[in-house]
Amino acid sequence: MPSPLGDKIRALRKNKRMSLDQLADLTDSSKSYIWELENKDDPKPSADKIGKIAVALEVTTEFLLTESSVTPDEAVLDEAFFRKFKAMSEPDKKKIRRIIDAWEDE
Amino acid sequence: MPSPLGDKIRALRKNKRMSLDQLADLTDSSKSYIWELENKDDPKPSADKIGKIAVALEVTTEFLLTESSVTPDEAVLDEAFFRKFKAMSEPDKKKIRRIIDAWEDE
DNA sequence: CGACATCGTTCGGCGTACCGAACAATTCGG
DNA sequence: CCGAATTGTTCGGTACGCCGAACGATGTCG
Repeated sequence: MPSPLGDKIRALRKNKRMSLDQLADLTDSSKSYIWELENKDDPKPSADKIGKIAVALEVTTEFLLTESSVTPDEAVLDEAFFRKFKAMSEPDKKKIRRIIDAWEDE
Repeated sequence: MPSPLGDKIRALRKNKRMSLDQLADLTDSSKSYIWELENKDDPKPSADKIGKIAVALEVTTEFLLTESSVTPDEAVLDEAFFRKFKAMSEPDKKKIRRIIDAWEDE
């Protein structure tokens, strides 16, 4: 019944040995709501709350929200690719972006 | 009366020559709601909506929520591109990597 | 064991995020 | 210029994010 988001919040919170109350205080929330985020079926918090929770738990909002279903090996390759890409000139990057966009119409 | 978030969404949307309807479709929203985000006083969208809007407009959620300029800088575009790349299938990624590698022998 | 503190859980209700459908404005081919 | 798309705006209603306060569990110290 809990969601991936809920699992991450609970894991990070317990890892920091925080109570629901403490995390609630840090995030301008109620502890009942933090509990809901951790245990309810498919929580859809506001961007505002997620931002504050990410700060309190010292992670990025991306990490909290994305499924992270990529295998580690693949993630390493992705990072390597990203480094190369960032090193390119802006006009070249623009061309690459166009290629990727065209890709999506199989 | 509009908010910084609203200004960014409108600027990015028009830059891509999208209508409210088109952006709404891409983000599982209604056009009336997109209009509210762009024009209302202090919109507080869900993390879900902001995430989808960021993908559709090819920027990061960080940029939408925190940054002050309405035009994303190169780093933001890079991150958005990287997110798209990561979502692709591994065979497709392999092809893209080849393209990038070939690029480097000007 | 009992009393007190601290943590987690439940629940009723208020406010608002978000919607659909109708209306107003703008664009554009004939 | 006229209609018909296409875009943007307004508005009433509904679902649910988020809350406070009460309740149950668990632990700790005498």
